[in-house]
Amino acid sequence: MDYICFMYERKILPNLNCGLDLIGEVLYGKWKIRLLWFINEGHKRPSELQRKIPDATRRVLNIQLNELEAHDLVTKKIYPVVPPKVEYSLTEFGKSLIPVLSVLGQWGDDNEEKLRSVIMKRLNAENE
Amino acid sequence: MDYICFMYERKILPNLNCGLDLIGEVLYGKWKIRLLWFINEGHKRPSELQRKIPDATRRVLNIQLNELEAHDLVTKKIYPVVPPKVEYSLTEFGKSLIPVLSVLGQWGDDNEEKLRSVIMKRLNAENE
DNA sequence: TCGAATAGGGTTAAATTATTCCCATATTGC
DNA sequence: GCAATATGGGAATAATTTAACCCTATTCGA
Repeated sequence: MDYICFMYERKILPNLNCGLDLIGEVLYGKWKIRLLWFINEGHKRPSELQRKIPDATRRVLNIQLNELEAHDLVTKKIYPVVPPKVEYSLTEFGKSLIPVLSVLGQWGDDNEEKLRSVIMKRLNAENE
Repeated sequence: MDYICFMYERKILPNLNCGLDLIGEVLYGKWKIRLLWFINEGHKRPSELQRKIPDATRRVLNIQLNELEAHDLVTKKIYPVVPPKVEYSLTEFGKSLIPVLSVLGQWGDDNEEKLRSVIMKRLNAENE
């Protein structure tokens, strides 16, 4: 049966030519890097993550957590208790990504002023 | 006058809380990392870049190059000749990003097999 | 004179991602 | 019994990003 269960079926396949494409594919997603970061910091439960990232809806966080899990960057442990308790952890694969994210974040921190400036300038230009 | 000239006016403002958000904002765009990479490698002219990235249309490349320029990561030099000649170069700011992209790409290369595997697995799951 | 090469913008359509709202479960405390 | 807690999925819609297609301009070479 070809019932897609409302999961989106991609029509354009991703490019996977080089390392940069590959890492882009698993990190592309508005909240993924933050999720990995906060999980690494020890905020493992969905409700905690939600509190750390209040701008995202619970729904998107779930979806992106599912993707991270499908890409084997995090594992999900469900405790059979009520009310339910769930904990995400980084896999070894996920952990190996943390130093990379550190480098990214460091460059962002080092250039914070400049970045804010150019981003705001462009935003204002867009909206006139 | 509030004529938007068909540039999209954002309704949801980006998050700019930390370094990771900031760098994400300037690198978010399907072809931007590749553009920076190839420009750094010396492929400066739009037609060269187009040949290096045949999957993107000329249009998107132009748009993303404009954004990179607006974010002061690249500069554009127009030679007053016919047929027109244009060259993009990294700014100092753009150059400072290259080591960061190297780290990303390196991780991607180091984990190529694994990444291909998890990405393909997920794609297949999506499309059933 | 026609076609290729070079560069780039306007407009619309499609694809993708994110938001919103609603529903369901089961226990604890009031 | 009812609200709160904790987790998560379905469906529809909004927002955003990319793709597709068309048009402009000039010069060189066949």
